[in-house]
Amino acid sequence: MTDNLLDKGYDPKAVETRWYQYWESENLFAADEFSDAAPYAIVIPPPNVTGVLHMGHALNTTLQDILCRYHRLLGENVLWLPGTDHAGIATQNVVERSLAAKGVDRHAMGRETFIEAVWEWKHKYGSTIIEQLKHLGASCDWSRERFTMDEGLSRAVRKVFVALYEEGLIYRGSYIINWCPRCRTALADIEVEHAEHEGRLYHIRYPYAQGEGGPVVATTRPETMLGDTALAVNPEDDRYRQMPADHVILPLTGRTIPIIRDDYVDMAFGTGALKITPAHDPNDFAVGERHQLPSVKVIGDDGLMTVEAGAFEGLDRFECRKQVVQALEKEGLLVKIEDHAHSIGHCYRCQSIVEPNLSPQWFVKTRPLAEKAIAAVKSDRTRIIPEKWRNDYFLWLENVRDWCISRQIWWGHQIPAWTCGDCGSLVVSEADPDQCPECESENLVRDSDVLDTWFSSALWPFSTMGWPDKTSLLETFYPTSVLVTAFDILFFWVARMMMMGLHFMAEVPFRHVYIHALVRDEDGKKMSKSTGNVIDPIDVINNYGTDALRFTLAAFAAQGRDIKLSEKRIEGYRNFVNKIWNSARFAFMHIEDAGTTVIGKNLSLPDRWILSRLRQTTDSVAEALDDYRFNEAAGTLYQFVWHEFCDWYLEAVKPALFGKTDEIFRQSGLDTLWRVLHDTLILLHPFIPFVTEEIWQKLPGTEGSIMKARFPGKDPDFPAPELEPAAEADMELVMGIITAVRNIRGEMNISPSVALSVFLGADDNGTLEKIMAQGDLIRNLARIDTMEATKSGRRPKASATAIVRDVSVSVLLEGVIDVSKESARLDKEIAKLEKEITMLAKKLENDSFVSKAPADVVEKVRVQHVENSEKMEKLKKNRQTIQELAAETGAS
RNA sequence: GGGCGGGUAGCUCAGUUGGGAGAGCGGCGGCCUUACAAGCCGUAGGUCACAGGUUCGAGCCCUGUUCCGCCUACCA
Repeated sequence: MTDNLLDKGYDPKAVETRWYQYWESENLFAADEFSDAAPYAIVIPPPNVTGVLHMGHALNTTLQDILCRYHRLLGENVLWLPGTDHAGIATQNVVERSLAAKGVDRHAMGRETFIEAVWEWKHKYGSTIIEQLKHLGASCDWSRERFTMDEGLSRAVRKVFVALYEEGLIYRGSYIINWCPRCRTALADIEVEHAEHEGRLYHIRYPYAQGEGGPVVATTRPETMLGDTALAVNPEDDRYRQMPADHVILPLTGRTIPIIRDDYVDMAFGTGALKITPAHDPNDFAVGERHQLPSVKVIGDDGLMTVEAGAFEGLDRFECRKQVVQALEKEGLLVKIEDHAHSIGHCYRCQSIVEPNLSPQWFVKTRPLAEKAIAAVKSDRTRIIPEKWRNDYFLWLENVRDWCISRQIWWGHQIPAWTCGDCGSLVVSEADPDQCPECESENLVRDSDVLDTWFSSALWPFSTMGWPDKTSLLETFYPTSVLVTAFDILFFWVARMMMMGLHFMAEVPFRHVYIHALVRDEDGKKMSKSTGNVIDPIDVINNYGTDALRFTLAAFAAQGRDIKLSEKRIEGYRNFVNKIWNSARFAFMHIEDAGTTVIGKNLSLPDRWILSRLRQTTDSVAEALDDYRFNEAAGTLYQFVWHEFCDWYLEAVKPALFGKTDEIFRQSGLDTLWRVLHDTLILLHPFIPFVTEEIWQKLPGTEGSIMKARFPGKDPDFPAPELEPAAEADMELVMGIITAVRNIRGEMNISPSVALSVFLGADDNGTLEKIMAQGDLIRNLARIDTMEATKSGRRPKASATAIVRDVSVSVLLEGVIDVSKESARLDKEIAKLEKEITMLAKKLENDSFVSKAPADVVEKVRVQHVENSEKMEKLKKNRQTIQELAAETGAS
């Protein structure tokens, strides 16, 4: 026994922090910007600095880490660039709330002091999520960590803003935008979340300015009528061709507004008459522009009615609705109220109902940028995986509208624009200007707005690498290899990075975009704190270990499908990690030195088999990872480690290791065991870095971290073993025989402690030799006392028999014969086989199958039919024997 | 309104050019066999949502129906 025995169970806690610190102290995560090795780069989707790790982060991080660790094993120069996002609105909300708890209001403290407070908060709590990523084992190059409000990134933001402004791609203007009255800021279109709402449709009569009656309009938002500046009908609408007046009186205000004709109005909806409120509806705004209508803003930025609302001034917008309806009813102008389901926009940060509002804002003219972004994906310079997301990407970019980038908050990149207090000219400049370039006045007032957070994240792939400076980091690692993210920020972030990257770097930001699933709960619901269905990854790590969590996420990460996470599955993969641990524990009871090469050695059949399987597994894992099929790679490894290596190989090699066979096989067993363990640890390492490092460090013949190892086949000292189909076939026969005996034992209720007598029969001499060569193995794993293999297939009548390929396996049922049981067992087997034979025969009798199907398919069916028929014959003979026996014993 | 994805074993899900339906968990039966009871051995269970079509052959391709989920849209 060696002194490197492992404990009986794997304890993740004791291991994880130790190795993470070791990797960091050994600088193993560091990228080399001057290396000649093939570069591999990923920029992390920067989590919000206010963020707390959730399952989405855990999945996203795990997948990136798998890729990075895999590519390091391939010998590539890997950069995984981490960082956080300043998350303007979210962060401001968080800090505001914490200040409010102390009774402080940000307006009272002023902008500068508030921003200082946010920075203070950032320094105190901003690294929470970074620390959590480290718990996950993320092998980011932390020396290059960035923050979107860093000096360097801010410089990039400013340069980009000025450049786009000068190119005419950024402009300022008064338009209808989405306004969050709670956050008191404008929002971009995609920052509004729509939700179905049970609302009402109010029918209101607008009396003609002269004459009787008046058209009836239908609206879901009666409070906005106070800001109406016209009533519109479709010019084709016969109902409104003849009217007694061309103006109506706007109820509750007494204002006279014109009746206009515009074919935007849908004759089929409601009454065909539409109220026009240019200041509070994007469509009405467009109509207003066409007809030169004035805009009357009746809802203020605070969500309260303005002075323009007359008697309703100061009311909350929802209270105002009630009172307007009451007032209309009183005046007899409310015709009817209908139920009406429609969708309402909510702020994606605070869920308040968004108010379409007229307001001066900054916009990016998106179309020209979008065209380049579309072309890059169409031409495959960037590949989106899985491909189905390409369409969403195209559809969004093709219909994209200008991007409102100004936010009326304090935390963020302040817009580098100044207005001259004297001549009124607008100055946009990278450097803070001292005086107005037009009139030389020093009376310059800076725009108080900041930029949309996504404006700075759009630059992330190159701003983090030092742009606008020409850095060696950019030189080496841009474009990055892949972006790993979830689809929910495909538009927010991915599309915008594409636009900015192409525009400013003249090259795509990433070769691949891998879009992974969203993590949901067991019922398929999105995990959220408000519904209380979150599984906290940190809890999982504490209960099951990081490796178990990571392997679970990888195993679930099938392309194009959401992940419904259940704790049961995590438990299962925790067991898998433990299984690996124990297989190593067993190995270390025998291995004392580094294994020597297994190539060209005299090896046992199980040795050759497991090495061939190892080779197959290695190839499959590499192929799956190259294609981002993480679940397949994980599944392949699980199957190989547990069911091939542990269940079969370790059991098969035990006699050799315990010295019960030729010494040569003890040696080959040790070499094979070492080699398989060695390579398997490397294959597993990207998925479960901690346990593999822990075992690796104790494996004789290894030096330093497993992170420095080479993927199997990439290390000249260890050429990959070859595939050996013949060895695999032979081993499969042996395993089949063993399983057949175990099956009989189980079906016949024979205790595992009872050793059996088994008679094997085969017609083919070669088969017979193969079986006899593996006699010890079969005896050992099937718990057989005496075993006889003959060509004649001699066997006692009182036996239970199974057929494995062309071998009959008979277990002597001495004293414990249950004839009826064996008869029933055979009946079941025969019935099953009968079905298969019938199906195969049907195919072969079908002329069009034989003539039209490919020859190899037909041949395969033919062979199967022959084999099954032979098997059937043997089974039937066995049944006859057992029935005769039943007759005899019944007679005696 | 438009678009997309899904409906496969009791549960959660795989199934990559169409060629005899799989895994994990759970169930059942048996085992403390000298790495592991977080384990070992064996076993049951499915008209692949429904209806058509293409094909020698369909879980996979086409059409329709239905249920669920998501994205998207300015019909008041």
